Amino acid sequence: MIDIFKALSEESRLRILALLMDRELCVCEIEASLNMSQSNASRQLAILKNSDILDVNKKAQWAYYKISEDFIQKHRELYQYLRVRLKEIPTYHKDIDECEKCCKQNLCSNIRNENEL
Amino acid sequence: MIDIFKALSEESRLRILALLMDRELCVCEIEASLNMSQSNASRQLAILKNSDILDVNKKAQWAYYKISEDFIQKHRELYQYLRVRLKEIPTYHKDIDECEKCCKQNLCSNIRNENEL
DNA sequence: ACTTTATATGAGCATATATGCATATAATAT
DNA sequence: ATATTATATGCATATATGCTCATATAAAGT
Repeated sequence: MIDIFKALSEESRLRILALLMDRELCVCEIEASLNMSQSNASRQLAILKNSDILDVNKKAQWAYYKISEDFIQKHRELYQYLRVRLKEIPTYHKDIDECEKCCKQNLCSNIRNENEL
Repeated sequence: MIDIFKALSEESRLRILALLMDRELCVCEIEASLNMSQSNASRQLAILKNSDILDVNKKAQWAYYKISEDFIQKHRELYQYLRVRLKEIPTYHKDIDECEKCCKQNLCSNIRNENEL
C-alpha cells in the first residue's frame, strides 16, 4: 500500500495515469503527450509498474503500458477515486488533447492497431 | 490531491492514521503508542493536517488530532479504502494495543473526557 | 554487418524529505 | 514569578527522489 501511495505522490506520474485511464499507450506517446524526456517517461512508467499499478505489454520494440487489471480489481475504491479525481489535475484537458494528436499521428507506426483491432 | 498522496506516502503517517481511524488522540498519545520522538510525531501530524486529512482541536496545552470530517466527505472512496487497508500495515495490531494501553493510562490527564463525555 | 528506432538504465547533480537535537511558545500549576 | 508540561519549530544532516545526459540493450529494416 505504501508503494502505491509513493507512486501516486508525484505529478508527472498522476498525469501519466490520467492518460492511461482512457487507453493503453507506448512510451513514446506518453513522452510526446506530456512533453517529457524519453528517459524520464521510461523511469516514471517503471515506478508505476513496480508498484503494480501498471502492466506492460512488449511488442517488437514498443512497450505498451496500461492500468493493471489486477490493480483495478484489488484496489477498487482507490481506482474509482483516481478515475474521477485525476480529471482535476490542472493540465488534464491539455494533456488529453495532446495525447489525441499523438495517437492520430501513429507515432509508433501501426503495429498496435494491426495486432489488436 | 497530490498533497494527499504525498502525505500518505510515509509509513509513520499511515500508522498515525490507522490509530486515528478509531478515536481522536493527542500528540503525546501518538508519540507513546508508536514510540516516536515528540518532535517527529508533531511534524508528521502537521503534514497530515496541512494536507487537510486531519483536524486539530486544541484544549489547554493539548492538541487533539482526528480525521477531518471534511476529508471524509470530500474523499469518500479514498477514506473507505484507507479504513480497510490501513489494517494491513504490519505493525497495525501492535500499534492498536499500545494505543489502548496509553489511553487507559490517561497520559494527558482527563481533560478530554471531562470536556467531551 | 550496419543503421535506425524504441526503451531501459547508470552516473551525477539538485532538490526534497525524514529525523534528531535544541529551543521557542503557550498554557497551567505552585 | 517560576516551574512544569505539551506542542511546535529552526537548524543540521542523512537519505531519498526527480531529472538530465550519455550509454546500453534489443528489435527491425536495409
